[in-house]
Amino acid sequence: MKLPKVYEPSLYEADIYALWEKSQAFLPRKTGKSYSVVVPPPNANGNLHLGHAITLGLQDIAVRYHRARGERALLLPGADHAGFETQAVYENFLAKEGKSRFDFTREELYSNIWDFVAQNRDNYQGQFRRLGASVDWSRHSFTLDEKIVKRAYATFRKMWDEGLIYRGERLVNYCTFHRTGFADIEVIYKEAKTPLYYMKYGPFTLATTRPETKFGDTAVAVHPDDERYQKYVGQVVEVEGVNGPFTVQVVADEMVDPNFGTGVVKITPAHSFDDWEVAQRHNLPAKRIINHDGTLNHLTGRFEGMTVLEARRAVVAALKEKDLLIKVDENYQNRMGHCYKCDTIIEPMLMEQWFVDMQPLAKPAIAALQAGKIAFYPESKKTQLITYLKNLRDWNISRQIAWGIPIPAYQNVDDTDDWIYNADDLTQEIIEKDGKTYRRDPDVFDTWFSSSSWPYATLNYPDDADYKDFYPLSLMETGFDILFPWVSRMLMLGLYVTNDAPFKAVYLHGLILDEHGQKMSKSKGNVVNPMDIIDEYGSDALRMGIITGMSAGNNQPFGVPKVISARNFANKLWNIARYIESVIPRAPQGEIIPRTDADHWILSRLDTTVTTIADCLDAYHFSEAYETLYHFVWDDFADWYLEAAKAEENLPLLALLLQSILKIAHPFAPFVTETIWQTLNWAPDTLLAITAWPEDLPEYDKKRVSSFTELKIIVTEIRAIAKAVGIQKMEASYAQSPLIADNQTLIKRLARLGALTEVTEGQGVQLTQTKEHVWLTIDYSAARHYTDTLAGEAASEKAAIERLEARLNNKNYTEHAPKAIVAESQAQLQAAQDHLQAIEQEIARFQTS
RNA sequence: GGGAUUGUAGCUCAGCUGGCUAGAGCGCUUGAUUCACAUUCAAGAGGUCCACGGUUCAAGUCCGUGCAGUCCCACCA
Repeated sequence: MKLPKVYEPSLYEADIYALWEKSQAFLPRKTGKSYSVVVPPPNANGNLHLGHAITLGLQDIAVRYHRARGERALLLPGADHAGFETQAVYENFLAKEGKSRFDFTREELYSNIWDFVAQNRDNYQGQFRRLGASVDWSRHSFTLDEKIVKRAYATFRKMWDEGLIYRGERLVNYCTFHRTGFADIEVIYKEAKTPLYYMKYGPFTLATTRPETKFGDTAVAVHPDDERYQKYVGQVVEVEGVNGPFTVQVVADEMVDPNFGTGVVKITPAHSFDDWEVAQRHNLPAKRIINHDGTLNHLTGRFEGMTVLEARRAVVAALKEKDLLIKVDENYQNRMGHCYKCDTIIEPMLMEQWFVDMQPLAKPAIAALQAGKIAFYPESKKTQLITYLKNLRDWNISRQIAWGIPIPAYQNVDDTDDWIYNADDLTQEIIEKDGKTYRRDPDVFDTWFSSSSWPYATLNYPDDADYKDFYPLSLMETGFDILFPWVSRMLMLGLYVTNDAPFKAVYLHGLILDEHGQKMSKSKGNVVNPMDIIDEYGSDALRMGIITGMSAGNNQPFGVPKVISARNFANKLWNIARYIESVIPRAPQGEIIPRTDADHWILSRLDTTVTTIADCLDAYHFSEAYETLYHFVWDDFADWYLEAAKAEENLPLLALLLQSILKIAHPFAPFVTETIWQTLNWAPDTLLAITAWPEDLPEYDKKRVSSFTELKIIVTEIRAIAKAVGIQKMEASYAQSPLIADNQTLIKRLARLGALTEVTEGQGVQLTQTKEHVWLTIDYSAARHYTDTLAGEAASEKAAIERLEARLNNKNYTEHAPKAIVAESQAQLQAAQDHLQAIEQEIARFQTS
């Protein structure tokens, strides 16, 4: 036998993937309807986690299914340079060597990180393969590939020309550790207790959490309707400070909550988002007092050089000394922004950056969503996306890091307001144009700016055949956590650049939690590495285990028991093939026609299963599709059909059934099914991966399907009675039953009967679940347990009959409900009555004997 | 403050457009080792579908309210 007893995935998976690759199985067909998916690019420097496993798993199921349907299916792989993310990793690496990024020029740093990433590049590609992703490697893209960079520049240019890009001095979320600005969406807000200091401030007392910023104050604000302070509004007041007296203007602004603190707020426009807004409204100057490294500058006098926190302590001490500190509220809860990478408190910093005017981009996106142009799984995420887009503010796309795509803009050294677009030779730091000297913007794009064009940039927009063939994408599958940062931007830029929404459907999976529903994190030590799971249980088991009981948008705990169950299922497929191989050693021959009742029944079940799985996958109900497959293969085929077929074999049909099972199981368990296909080698030099979905299955006879259903009922009841009375190898008899007469061998085998004989009048216990006349030879004293069971069944049937009668006596029901439903109820009532009658007869027989 | 979402067996979850006598995996009980598989087979136990109200012939499924939880967004010093 070619197939060993237990399926050992690690012995086959690598070879099978290599075979697919060598055979170019994943190149799209030249013809057929297009089905295209682009993989959300993982960080080129990192390892894949379970989130990637689910994305690749779901996409691969969809793509393999559509490939089998004869479509021109493409799964395009790629990787992300992941600008700031990767640079942060590299900085940690440098720190271990006692170095910092500030020891290098931008060019050196870029080239070092390039090498650093290149070293790890095989990593994720190997992991794609281990996950069985049927990607077309010839179309692999990296976010720093020339075509992606050029696309980012072209988009920037278009926005520049159309006035959507502007350079502005604005408050920016700034991390003083990483020394770069962030988009709003990259900031993590956390609740924390921060002391609220009440201090004397000229004629006022005011409350602040940030006394150290008072050197940057240019005003003090009160609510316009606050009678306490009316007389000061519009005046300039003198304030005694720790560095001596200074003056500020008093302004009235709605922003102030008269009930908070003392109803007076000091205004520091350069270091607070609220204050900046106030300053804009009242035309107040902004005074920067914090350096990019997080220390205070020369405007703070003796506090210069201190970090913000050091300065806070020092200023508070100084205030105390000068008797300016009134009190401190230690219980104040405050929300503060943190760097999502290093947790440093985000410092609002006044900086010149490139911004994208978002509302002109958001509006078409909202319209497309509202018009229902994109299907969302789950649907509710669409509503959330619309809400997000409606409130979207301008996007800061400048990052002060080296690892990224340089912004193609140059500034006139003599006129800071004169910027020109130039993407021709960005290696030049200085260029001359029209007799003027320009210096390159040292910043790079936010990674999301370039990755937003991923769907069409990877397909070589605008002229390439790929773009024409595969855009828009059929499906975008990713985690719901990047709905806002990525999906929203792909949608907006896709519409802006190509005039077409970039995908037809968006499927969002939830977070993968640990077995106890806890978030996975390095600090908790509960992170599961998908590669470890593959090592232990196999790639197919990981894939099927992860989609078991999964639904779109909901978080899901990762459970090893589900993986084990899936591993067992893979083994089941293996052993089904092993058995069939033992009866069909070589390529099968002969006419495929159903002969037995079991043959007709299994063909009917296969027909339903193939259709159900297709419907589920068309609707992206992955979990339901898998469950349908699982129960068909295990319950129907292995437990019933194979056992029945042992009584009477139909080898050509058996072979067809195995082949059909391998085909429909392949998207869910690509490795084990292909391994079986190759090992059996019934169709030499073919790949299951590019073999067609089952079609044109043999016809079956519905009457004979019902016959087998009846046989199943009989067998099951005999087994149950045998169990209830604790007797094995019982003897049975039957009367006036062609069905049983024709299937004696089968029944004896499946019900494990010692004998089955035809009689005119039977003795012992009569079956109640079937209309066929069947008796089990048991003396009544041995069957006492069984009478209890019957009594219980009688009670539940009576209840069912009452319920059904009540329903059918209700005229509203019979008149309003669809006829088919009413007919069904009537049939159910009839069946219940028949069954009850049979049970009662049996009970009566026990009582009289 | 605004928005979304969850509450179904001991555990983790399915249940799409209302027809359910409510399912799965794991766990649990009982029995089976001869011929594909103990990563197995057979038979079972286990649920007022969070609560209350409404719509409907019919509600786990739709609507409202409440209770409990989760997430996202938002400028309170």
